[in-house]
Amino acid sequence: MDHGTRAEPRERLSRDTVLRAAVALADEYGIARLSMRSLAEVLGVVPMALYKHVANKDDLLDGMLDVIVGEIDPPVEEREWRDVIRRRVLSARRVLRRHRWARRVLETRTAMTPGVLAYTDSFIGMFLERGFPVDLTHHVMHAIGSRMWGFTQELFDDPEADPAQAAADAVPDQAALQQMAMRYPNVLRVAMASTHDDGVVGRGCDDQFEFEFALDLLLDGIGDRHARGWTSARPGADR
Amino acid sequence: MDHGTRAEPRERLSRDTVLRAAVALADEYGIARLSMRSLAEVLGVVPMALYKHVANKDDLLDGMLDVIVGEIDPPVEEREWRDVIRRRVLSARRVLRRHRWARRVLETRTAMTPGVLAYTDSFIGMFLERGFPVDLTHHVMHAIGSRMWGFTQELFDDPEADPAQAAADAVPDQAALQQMAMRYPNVLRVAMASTHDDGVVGRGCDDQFEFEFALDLLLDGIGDRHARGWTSARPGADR
DNA sequence: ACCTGAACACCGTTCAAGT
DNA sequence: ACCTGAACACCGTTCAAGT
Repeated sequence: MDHGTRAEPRERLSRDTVLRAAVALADEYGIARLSMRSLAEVLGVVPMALYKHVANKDDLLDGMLDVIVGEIDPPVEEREWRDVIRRRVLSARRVLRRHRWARRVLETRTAMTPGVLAYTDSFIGMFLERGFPVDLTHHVMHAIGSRMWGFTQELFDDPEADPAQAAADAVPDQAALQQMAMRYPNVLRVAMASTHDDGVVGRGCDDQFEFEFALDLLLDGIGDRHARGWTSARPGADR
Repeated sequence: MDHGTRAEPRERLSRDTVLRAAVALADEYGIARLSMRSLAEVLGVVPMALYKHVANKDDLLDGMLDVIVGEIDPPVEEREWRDVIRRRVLSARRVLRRHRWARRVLETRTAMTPGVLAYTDSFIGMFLERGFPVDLTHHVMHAIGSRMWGFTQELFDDPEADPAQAAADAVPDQAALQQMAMRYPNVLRVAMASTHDDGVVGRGCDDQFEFEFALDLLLDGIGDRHARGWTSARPGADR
C-alpha cells in the first residue's frame, strides 16, 4: 500500500552494508546477476552512490570475499598436523558451499586482500607450528593450491548450473546415450560405475567423497615427504 | 596507401576461420579483449556476420577450446601407466601455456564439447588399458581434476597479469614489506624461502617445479591405492 | 546463402551538479 | 559528506532487410 515513495529514513550506506547486500544478492541470484546497477536497486539507491563506499566493481568483489573468508573456522587446538589441516579445509569447504559464487570469484582475482592473506598466513602457520620446514611448507602450499579453500577444480561440474541444464543432464535421451557409447566408451564406463545404484547417468558422484579422496591422497603424499625429510635441493641454489 | 576500401575479394568466412581468428586474437591480446565486435573487426566483417558460423559467444568459446585441445600430443606407446599419464599431462600443460586464456575458459564452461570429451575419454583409457579398475579410475579422475589439463589452481598467480601489476609485485616498497612482516609473518617466511637466491620477493617460484611436485604427490598416492587394491566400497552400494 | 544496419537492453564508470 | 542525473563508451543479440 505504498503509493509514492514511502520515504522511510533509509539507513545511510556504509561499506559494510554494501558488501553484505552484495553477498546476499550473489547468494540468492548468482554472481552473473550482480551488477553495480542491480545492487544499487536492491539498496534503493542510484548506481553512483555505491562508488562512495567501494572503489569499483573489483573492489566490491574483493570486499565480498573478505566478508565470507571471515566465516571460516579458526584452526582447532591440536598438535597433529594432519587433522588440523583436514578440519580447516573442510570448514572452508562448508563456507564456499554456502556461497557458491565465491569459488569462481576466488579463481578470478589475484585476491591479495587482507582477509585472504590472513587466512593464508594462518594456514601456513598450521604447518610451521607443527614442525614442517619452511622449504617443504612452501612446496606443499603450492600443491594444495585451491584445496585450501575446500574446492578442487572439478571438470564437468557447473557451479552455477541452471535447473534446466541439470534436468537435461539427468535424463539423456536414448539416442544421445548411444552416440556417447560409440564415441566416448571410457567416459561412459566410468560414469556408469558411479551411478548403477541410482540409475541415472548424470550427477551420480558424491562430491564430498571425491573431495576427501583427493585431499587424503595429497595429505598422504605430504606426510610421506615430511617423514622422509624431503627438501627441494634445487640445483643452482647457491647461484 | 589504401584509401577507400581496398575491396580484395575477402575470403568467405567459415567456422574454422572464425575460430582460428578468435584463438589468435585471444593469444595476442587476452580473452578480455575478445568480443564479438572486436573479432568481427579483425575479420573485416560486421559483428552479425559471425552468427552464421557460431551460434553465440559461448559456442565461440567452446569452439576455440576444441581447436587447442587438438594440439595436445596423443599418449605415448608404453605399458607403464605412470609415465604415460605424466607425459600426457605435461603435453597438455605446454599447450595451455601457449594459450594462456584457455585455462580460464576451461574453468568457466561446463565444457562438454566433442574435443574435450575425446581428450577425457582418451585420458581415462590410459588408466583402464593399463589395468586400473573402473571404480578406482573414477575416483582418480576426480582427484586429478584440472591437472589433466596441466594446470593446478594456484592461488596468487594471475594468468592474465598486466605487466604493470607484475612490476608492482616484483618491487614492493619497504613500508609495504614492513607491514607484511608484521601482519603476515608466515606468508613472508615462505615467500622468502623460495627467493633468497634471486633477491626479489614476488615471482620467485618455478611454476614447472611446483606443478611437477604436486603431480608426483598425486601420482604416488594413486600408485599406492592401486597397489593396495583400493576400492571405494561405499556403504549402501546395494541400496 | 551469406552479409548488413539499425536497434534493444544491458554493462561499468566519468563528470558536474545538487543538498 | 553523501547522493543524484545525464552521458559515454562499451557489451551480446534480435530482427528485418539487402545482394
